[in-house]
Amino acid sequence: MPISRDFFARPAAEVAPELLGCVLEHETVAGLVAVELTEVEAYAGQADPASHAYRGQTRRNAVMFGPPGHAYVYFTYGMHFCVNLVCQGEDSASAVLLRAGAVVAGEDLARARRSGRKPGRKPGDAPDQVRLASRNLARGPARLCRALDIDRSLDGADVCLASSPLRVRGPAQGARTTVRSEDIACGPRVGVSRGAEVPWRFWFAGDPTVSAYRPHVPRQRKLVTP
DNA sequence: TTGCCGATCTTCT
DNA sequence: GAAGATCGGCAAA
Repeated sequence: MPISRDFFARPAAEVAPELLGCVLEHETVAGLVAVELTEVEAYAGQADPASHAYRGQTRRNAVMFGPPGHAYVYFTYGMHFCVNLVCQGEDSASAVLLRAGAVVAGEDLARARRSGRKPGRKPGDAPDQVRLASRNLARGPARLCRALDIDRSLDGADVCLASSPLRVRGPAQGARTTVRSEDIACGPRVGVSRGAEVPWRFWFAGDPTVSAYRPHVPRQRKLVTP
């Protein structure tokens, strides 16, 4: 059974730490891949300068302004997808970004997706020789989406329905029978330039699948020499 | 192991 | 026109 919608109908900063240990599943014709969430970040909608919803509703972020328990999938840096779960009530536009997880089902399929043709790689280039370590399969928000084959077609998907291809279940049986608060660490969010002071990134302390923290660094423009 | 760099496109100024 | 909730490859240390 997926998590109830009431679970998500709360402030994102409250939902986020409780999502750790929950399992995100995506079922496709190729099979099922599931990850146990190990790292998340909360975004407080229009009140949060780091949120995509800060400047109001656009076509891209429209799902954030809808009911809780739905997936907000966005495309960024010209090649990556990231997935959020909408929280609180309608129009609050708050959400939790899923940053990393440990693959608990469909590892072979996840590895095949992650080892496939990469962005920027030309057809005909040599295929990957290295076998990805299990802990790296969903280590990072864009990698998590690639391992689960999540793209904009899943934008708005209801993760509270058992019949949905994308859904969230409670903590995995046996994996972490109890999630203890002392296992959860928090700190500033990754890669945000504004709103970096609030400790709304949550992760399992010491977990190898957690992505490395990187402070925001503005990109340098390419110099064009005449 | 760390750090730079390019890829590539949507959104906002 | 510029920046961005990123990643993987490669060079240097």
